[in-house]
Amino acid sequence: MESCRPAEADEGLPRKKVVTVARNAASPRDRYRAQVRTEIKEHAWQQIAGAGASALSLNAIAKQMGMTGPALYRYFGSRDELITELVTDAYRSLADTFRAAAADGADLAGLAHALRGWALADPQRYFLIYGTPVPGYHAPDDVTAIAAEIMETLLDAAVAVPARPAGAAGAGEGAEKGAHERSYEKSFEAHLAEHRSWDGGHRATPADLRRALAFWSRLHGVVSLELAGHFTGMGFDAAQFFAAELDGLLDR
Amino acid sequence: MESCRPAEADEGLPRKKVVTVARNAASPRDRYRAQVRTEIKEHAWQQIAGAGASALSLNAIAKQMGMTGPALYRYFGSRDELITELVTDAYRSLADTFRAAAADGADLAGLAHALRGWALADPQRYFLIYGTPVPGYHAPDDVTAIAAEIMETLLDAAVAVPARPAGAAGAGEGAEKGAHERSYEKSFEAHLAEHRSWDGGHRATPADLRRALAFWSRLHGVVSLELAGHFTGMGFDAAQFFAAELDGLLDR
DNA sequence: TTCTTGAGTTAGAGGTTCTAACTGGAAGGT
DNA sequence: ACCTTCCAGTTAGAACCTCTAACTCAAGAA
Repeated sequence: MESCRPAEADEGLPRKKVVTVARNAASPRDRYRAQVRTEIKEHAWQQIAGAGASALSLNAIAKQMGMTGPALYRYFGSRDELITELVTDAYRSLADTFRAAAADGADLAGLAHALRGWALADPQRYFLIYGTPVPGYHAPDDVTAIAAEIMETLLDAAVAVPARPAGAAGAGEGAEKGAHERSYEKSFEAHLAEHRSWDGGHRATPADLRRALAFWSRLHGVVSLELAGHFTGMGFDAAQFFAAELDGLLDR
Repeated sequence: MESCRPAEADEGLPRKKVVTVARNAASPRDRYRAQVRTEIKEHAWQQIAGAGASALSLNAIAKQMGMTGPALYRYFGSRDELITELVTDAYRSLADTFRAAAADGADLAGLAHALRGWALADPQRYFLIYGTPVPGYHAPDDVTAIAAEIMETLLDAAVAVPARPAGAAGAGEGAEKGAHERSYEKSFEAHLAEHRSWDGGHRATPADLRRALAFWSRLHGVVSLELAGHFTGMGFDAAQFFAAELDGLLDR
């Protein structure tokens, strides 16, 4: 992702022969081609998991696959294009796990654990999305669409849970009323109410929007610090910190 | 930071002649050497700010300074060693701004704004510390010491503020009492009480520790997402989101 | 069967980090 | 004042990298 061109993302060279026999989706060559492409990506993921995305080498991948470097340029126009596709796949994977969790009836807590599990399964894949950005790089519309899809699942889960879990943990006495007021929340919600063009006309209330954003950023805070190893020197269990932050998020 | 050796961090080659005239700290050569070193680092920061740390090129720096590539190896043993030193400087810079803010009487909110200001001033510097980690890399004792120093100022500010700001925002009715209970906080604080070997015997209570950690991770969540541009598509003001998260952090 | 397509090859340009050997001037010791 | 040692910066080159151009040659299509 060094040179940062838009990266087209429409796989290597072959282009002209789009229509030959019209139908017939899988010619043997196409199948071979698709298989090699996925094999390249598998090796790429393996390399990324081992040494990070910046250390990804097309030459090394080619060598592992028993061919020479330039051969890969039949399948990906450049190193950046390959990485861009891996980024898109990472987004797709996260969106799918979110969707699957939601389909299984997961609430916000369920999504949270799905997120952490997904992140821990392959830290470098998480950082491919949420790690250090390349200054000039602008993600293709492809990934912004998937990012919106992820946000949508999050918003769905946010509206599903009652704004305050009915009486809450403390229960009983006093309860409701202004219950702590929280004017700053109201303030930011008012701001959100005026700047919610991005939510695709979702039925979420401004309070839901705020909670979804808080959910996202707080969990990202815990998870990214954990994955980056910033807690390793300290003796506590990151999972318990995560659980505490999550509970704090749901308790309101 | 590709190859990930410990990186020694004791500048280039010259080593034997440590004691010549015993005193006399600044020989003209030493001063020249120090000046060139800082000049190299200045160009490095400039490059990092422009294209990220992964795009940092010793050759390019040398060319900018009017010399050939290998000359820089008189000053830094390797590209990794230079980057490691930049990372250390970044930590040092953050620790200093924190210390300065605290010396100016800044409370937790003050530290929060100091952090965000520092991050916005040079996003890539922030990511040099909190961005994508290199898998095999282990930070030298140097930076872990500075990280501990940062945590210490944070803990100082955490103990300075009363556990609950006296009556809180809502004020008056009901107030205190179990005030929402928050058993999950207690739970994690109990865990922290048993795993606080890392805090250097700080006088902070487990509740202070928990709040310092929450402060750190939540603000990192907001700031890193903002710096990485994950909010750009959405129309809201990141500063207001930051303020809301900060207020939520202080209101308890 | 012939023709065309394209996967993979080698050659090479230009980039990188980094090592080795050399040069020349400045600093230090006598 | 001379001599010696040190060292900043040089060139040469090895070993990597991405990526282009031209060429094979086998497999699929006609």
